[in-house]
Amino acid sequence: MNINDKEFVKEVTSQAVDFSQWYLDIVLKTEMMDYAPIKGCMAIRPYGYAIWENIQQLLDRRIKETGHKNAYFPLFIPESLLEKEAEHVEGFAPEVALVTRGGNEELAEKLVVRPTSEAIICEMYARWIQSWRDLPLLINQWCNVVRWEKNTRPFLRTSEFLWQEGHTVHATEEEAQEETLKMLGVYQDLLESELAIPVIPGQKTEKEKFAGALRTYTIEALMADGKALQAGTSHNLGQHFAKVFEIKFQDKDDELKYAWTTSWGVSTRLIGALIMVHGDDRGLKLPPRVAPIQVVIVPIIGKKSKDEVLRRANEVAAGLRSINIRVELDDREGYSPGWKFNQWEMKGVPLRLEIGPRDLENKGVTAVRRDTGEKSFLLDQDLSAQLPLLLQNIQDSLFEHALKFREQKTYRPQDYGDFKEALDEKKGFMLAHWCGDARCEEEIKAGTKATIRCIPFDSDPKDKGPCLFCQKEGRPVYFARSY
RNA sequence: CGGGGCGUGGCGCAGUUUGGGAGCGCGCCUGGUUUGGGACCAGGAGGCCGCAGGUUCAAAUCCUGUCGCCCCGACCA
Repeated sequence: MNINDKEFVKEVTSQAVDFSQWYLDIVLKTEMMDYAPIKGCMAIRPYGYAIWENIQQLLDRRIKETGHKNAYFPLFIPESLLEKEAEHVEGFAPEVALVTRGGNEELAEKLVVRPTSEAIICEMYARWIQSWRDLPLLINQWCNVVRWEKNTRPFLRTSEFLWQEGHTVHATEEEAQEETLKMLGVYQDLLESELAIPVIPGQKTEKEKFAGALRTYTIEALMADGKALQAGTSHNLGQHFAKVFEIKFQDKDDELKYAWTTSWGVSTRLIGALIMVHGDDRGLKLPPRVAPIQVVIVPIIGKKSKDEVLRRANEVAAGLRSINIRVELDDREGYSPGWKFNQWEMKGVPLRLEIGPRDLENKGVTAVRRDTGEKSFLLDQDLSAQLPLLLQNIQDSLFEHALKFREQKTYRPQDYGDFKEALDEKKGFMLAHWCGDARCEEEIKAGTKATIRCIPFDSDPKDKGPCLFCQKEGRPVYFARSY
């Protein structure tokens, strides 16, 4: 039997049996999170939080490199502020948590727990901006937000979640648009080069756009069960918020003008994406760039060789640390090597090194990849040169694997019947023409539960065809059932 | 908010039909033997059976209510 076919992890439901249960088993058993005693809320445990910290670090660097600064705004938003932008309040009202009391007193004005911070931030921006010289204003904040969700799932949709939200102000529409697309590009780069998740960037339809936005852009990823996940969004807010919050500036031509704002965010949902894009029946498969532990060393301790093996294992660990590899030496006693192998595979550690008497004799270590199960023997003298390459190789092949999967799962249905059949039987993305009419979009959703994930940027302008629903001429868009 | 399911040591469950000892497996603790794909032996700790009422000589079990969680749908990062 091939090692990959053996059922090592008995506690985890198979993806094929019940994908949703598989997901829940994984997040609990790898100790990424635990349910908290509040509906829809979770405790993010150290192993899950370490992934978030890695994502934060990789993204924060990019946010700063593109000229943004971090700041922090209040958790509470006076209800009247949230209500200023009509579409915005309509979009978020059903899911806000309200604070009505402070201490022993009823509040004169109720406070919304931020579901997103446009309102409070724009309120502050109006005070800070007077001249074109104050622009662009480029700020990001890392924080938690609360949305009272009816249907929650760990990491994918929780009542409270962690994210970053960038909020920028510009003098011109063109600049705001450029910013909106630039940050979408940053997200795409983050996902593809760090999380090894290929995404489709594009624009959201009117129906799917952010409440209060002029235009919303998105990166869409495909999960292993064929459902799409919105992994990040970037909004051109036009002058909607500037007008209601009075963000005005005096331009070079002396005229007082309303500014243009944008906002963009990604959340802890990305952790859910990592799990569902790369994971398999044996557990997580973490890309080395975000894995809390990149290399785990499992010493094979025999009675006679114990001291020698442990000494060598410690040496190897120290050597890897010195070249900035995140390494863990699992020298726990009382667990057999086989048990540890399974444990660390479930936790998705990209590479395992086994060091036992045989390896000592051969002056090397045995390396086993989590993604392919491939075993190799590395000489001690080659370790510091080989391991970074091996990790990069794993990173690349995870991305390639996910990309190939997405390509195989992207169909071009001929007609509506074909579309419905493919959705049910093959799942995945359906690239089909759409006339642009919201009514067709609505009908398709009602009939199939599939939504337009995005209008992709990269489609050929000459690619025209009959709308999936009404047959009028349209352009290609991605449909899918989604999380 | 609709439909379904579940609440019994840390986890997974049996026991509830037909009321009367709170049990099993895993995990945990101690000691010993082990260690190249989830080791073994011996001893041990741990639960007012989600909560509140009620029926009864007696309730995990029957009745009423209530709370929570999970899954699937309608709405959303």
